[in-house]
Amino acid sequence: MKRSLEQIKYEEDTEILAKFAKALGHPTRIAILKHLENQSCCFTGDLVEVFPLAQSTISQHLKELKNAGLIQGELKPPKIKYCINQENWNIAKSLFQQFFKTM
Amino acid sequence: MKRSLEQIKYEEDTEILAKFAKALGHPTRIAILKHLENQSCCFTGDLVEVFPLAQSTISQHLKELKNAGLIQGELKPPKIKYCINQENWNIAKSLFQQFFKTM
DNA sequence: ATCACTTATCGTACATTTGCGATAAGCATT
DNA sequence: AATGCTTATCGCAAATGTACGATAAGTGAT
Repeated sequence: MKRSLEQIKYEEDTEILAKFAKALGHPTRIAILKHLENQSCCFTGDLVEVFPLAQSTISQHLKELKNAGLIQGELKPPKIKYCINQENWNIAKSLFQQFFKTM
Repeated sequence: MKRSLEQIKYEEDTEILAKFAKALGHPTRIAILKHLENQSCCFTGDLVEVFPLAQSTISQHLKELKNAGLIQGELKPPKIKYCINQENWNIAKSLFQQFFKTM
């Protein structure tokens, strides 16, 4: 990609909100989060059975959600239990609220 | 991209929410929307002066926001006035609210 | 140390996104 | 119909995203 030499620097909140939105920008990831909300937590394997996607694909989506901070994994050998990251979830929630309430 | 033969079909709300989120998934587009919120409306040219991006790039971001339904353009020759699409904005707002409130 | 189970990562292929400059398109006025 | 202004679209290049199968990595039990 041809880019401007200097990287655009937006306000902190703008960057963070965009990061969260980007993570939510795929239906599979929305569905995973909805599933996590219902079950409160679940294992990777559970998701692989719910969605018609390869295990590696699910794992990749989980990784992106984790990178965005929306979920977190807890070791429950031999499995990994994924849950919503409540702290960041609340941050995202309030950022979106703030963003939408102005209109 | 190697894809499953059959396209995954998610719930309507999931697809729509992901579409909105995807449109919001870039800091420039968040910034554009925030700007529109403040000014209530503005022209493409205004944005080109605000952001250090080429006119074609701005136009492309506006196109995506328009495709997602978040904004709409009104002809004010020789300019085009862009505003938030209030109807869809409210839909997006309630979808995000609904999505986040469950936790 | 090996095995069994689960999940992450690697390598690949193709699609999409992001950005630019250049050019086309749309509209009002002359 | 020609001009001037504004915005959209095209064509290109590079980066990123999405999906898969194959393989590695991690952990507890044998």
